Amino acid sequence: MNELRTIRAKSGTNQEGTSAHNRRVLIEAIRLNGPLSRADLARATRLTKQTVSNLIESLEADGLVASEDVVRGARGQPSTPYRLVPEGAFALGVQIDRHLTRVVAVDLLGREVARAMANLPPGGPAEGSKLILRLIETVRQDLAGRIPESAHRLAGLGVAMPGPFGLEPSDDDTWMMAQWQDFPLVETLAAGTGLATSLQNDASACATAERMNGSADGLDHVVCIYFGYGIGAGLILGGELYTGSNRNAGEIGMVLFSRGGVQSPLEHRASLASLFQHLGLDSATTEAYAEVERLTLADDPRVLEWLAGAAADMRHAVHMVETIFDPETVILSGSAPEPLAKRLFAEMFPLIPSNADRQNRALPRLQLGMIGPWAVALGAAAEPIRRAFDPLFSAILKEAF
Amino acid sequence: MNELRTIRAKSGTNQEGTSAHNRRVLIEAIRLNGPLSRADLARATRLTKQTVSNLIESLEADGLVASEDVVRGARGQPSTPYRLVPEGAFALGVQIDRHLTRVVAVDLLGREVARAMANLPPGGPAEGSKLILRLIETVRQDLAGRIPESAHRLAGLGVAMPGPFGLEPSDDDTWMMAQWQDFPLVETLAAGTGLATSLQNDASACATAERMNGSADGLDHVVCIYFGYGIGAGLILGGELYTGSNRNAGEIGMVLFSRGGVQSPLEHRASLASLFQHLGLDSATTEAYAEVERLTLADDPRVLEWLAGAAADMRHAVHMVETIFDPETVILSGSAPEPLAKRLFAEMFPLIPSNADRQNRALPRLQLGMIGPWAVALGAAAEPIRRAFDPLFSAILKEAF
DNA sequence: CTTATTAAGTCAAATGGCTTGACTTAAATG
DNA sequence: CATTTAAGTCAAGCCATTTGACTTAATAAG
Repeated sequence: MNELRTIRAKSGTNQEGTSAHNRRVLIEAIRLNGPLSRADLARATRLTKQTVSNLIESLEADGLVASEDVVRGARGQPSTPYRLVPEGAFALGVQIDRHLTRVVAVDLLGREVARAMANLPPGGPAEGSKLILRLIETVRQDLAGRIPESAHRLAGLGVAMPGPFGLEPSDDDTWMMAQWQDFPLVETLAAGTGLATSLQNDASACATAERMNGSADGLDHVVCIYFGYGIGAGLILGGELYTGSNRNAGEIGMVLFSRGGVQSPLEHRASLASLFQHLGLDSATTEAYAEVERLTLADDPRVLEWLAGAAADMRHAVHMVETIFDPETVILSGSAPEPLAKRLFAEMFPLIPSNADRQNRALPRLQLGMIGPWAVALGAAAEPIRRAFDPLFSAILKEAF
Repeated sequence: MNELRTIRAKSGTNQEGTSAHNRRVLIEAIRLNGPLSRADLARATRLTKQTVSNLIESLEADGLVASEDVVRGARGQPSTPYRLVPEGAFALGVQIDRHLTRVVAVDLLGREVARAMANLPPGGPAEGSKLILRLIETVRQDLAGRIPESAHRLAGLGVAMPGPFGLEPSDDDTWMMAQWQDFPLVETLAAGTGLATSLQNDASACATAERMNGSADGLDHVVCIYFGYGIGAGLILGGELYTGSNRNAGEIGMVLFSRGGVQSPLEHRASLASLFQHLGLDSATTEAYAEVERLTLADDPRVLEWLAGAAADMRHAVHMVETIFDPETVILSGSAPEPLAKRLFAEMFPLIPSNADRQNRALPRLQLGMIGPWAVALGAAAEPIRRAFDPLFSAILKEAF
């Protein structure tokens, strides 16, 4: 029956799914807690000692974990802690920004192992993707030169670029990114590298970076506000990155805010782009970036003026995401010059009272995250690692055909 | 080692988890698609025919599914479709509102089987919870009278009330709900009924109802705007209800909106409470509710005035949640008088252009959902069903001690 | 110094849910 | 009436986890 009708259903699972999940749970537990013995792991995951032993043995054979020195000092047989082996897996990440691109390689711990960067050439994505493929090759060879076995351990390629995705270009798009939206980027890079390739927006990548190595380590409910050329939010909800039905979740830059009776998207008032415009700088050249840093450190009055306004809007943005997401904490991160980011962060206090004001908070309402130009590329690279080694619902399911 | 240190880790799983997941996947597939044969189920879930046969056999033995008439008409052996048995499971739901409480029993399909309602007595939650327990008993006996075996098939008790939860009461709280917040409601009702009891806010319950029997059937990314005495949003993200780190996610009523240079929470301008105030009605009595319905049908100018303003704010709210969540659709639901809700819905068009404007949309950007006074209670009752029978990540994990 | 206690980790058999491939059943097609 | 197609069963096998007894090795107690 129903030969042509598509039946909506989730996928089932089997013992492979069980085992895959348990392996991921062990890896995540070690990542979050540091070296753990098999007995520790068994208690923490509610698996039996024997199961943990079996899994650790296979993880060790795969080069993902290694034993450390035996720990004595308590009653009973001394325990053997296991740690993650950073060289157990690698992944590549690409950030595509308005005028430049960055490529990094990271290890299993999400730490940078190699990097490359270049300005995007004229000629749009057709030319740009060729350059990116060359950069990827450079990074790959750099990586292989230092760690020969890494070639067999590449988990994939993560790509991050500004969103939103899949929309008709608006006249508002001053960034010349529209042409990249139509280009079959994932397919081109996957074909050119032979790696499993995924795409996300820069704010999501930033959140992934924060979760891997930053302020969101081990947290399950985090909003990471990405402050860069534009502004967006990376969402970690229920322990997983949330990207919405079309990868456009978290685009808070396009939410309409009011200030002084004027309504406009947040991005027009709180973003590097808005600051460049306020200062009359040519947008998003590396010189403009350096100039902003200089002016900030010099307490330039135009910067201060902008800061006061942007901080006011950012306070509202924090209030909004706290109210809507009820996160454990909000992180201000991004790729702004660090002095500017710190200044903006400081100006945002006191925060607007919100639902997040509760006694017994474990974490501050707002924290400063990894700020710096490489945050997005690092997050992009961390994505394949996360997808391959974090416990995810999708990971237990049987694969699509 | 680490005797006292708590180790953060997710729980592992085993074959029981596998089986539990697969059973849930089958149940959900039949709920979403209608009766399906074993062969259909095997294809849709990627399980083997044999596994599906085994699971269907056990589901049939548990009284959750039943075979229908054999279907002929195609080549090959005729297939035997299986449907859900509504009497396979029941659950109870309680809505606690400002001045009244509703209790319903629903079946496996989330359909109402019994109901009761009463005004909350003076004396706060101590007295109120006694009344609620009596109402629950009434509904339970009503249910047992009609379907004797239902007593053994109660999946649990879901409770819904206005949020936010766990905050210090503000002077803004005109609803006398604060005392309910401090009261150990879940514990009291669980002890009084012997049922597994859970608590959520009314907007979440409304979203659950929409997913079970309304406009969100089978969708994985939905924002359900609950318009009632207050206003909130129920969030279905990635196929699961999202409630945040403290069950306060989706409280869009507390987001600050600007209109005419004045900034105030959305709830103060778009909610039944705001309309009652605008009309000078005593808040939230049943008479006020009927009066609003009458005035709406009479095109009372004060109602029209309120509608114009509320619709403007609601348009912004829709724009905001679309931008932030990137849902498949937004649903306007709630417990307002139906004529008012329909009027408000109509006034919200045209919507503000947003990221959600894309060609090839499968669904409208905004839909009207189940509107009516029983929506929240039905959603509250559907929650235990959902938790027991929907495929959830948490369902595969080993239980906590 | 000896024994008791505690705890980590292994061994080997058992359990149980899914898989496999051959088989049966039963209808439509030509 | 033989062929084709498809649903569904049967029985053996696979494999990850479980179980309980056992080994190892440390500290604590007397």
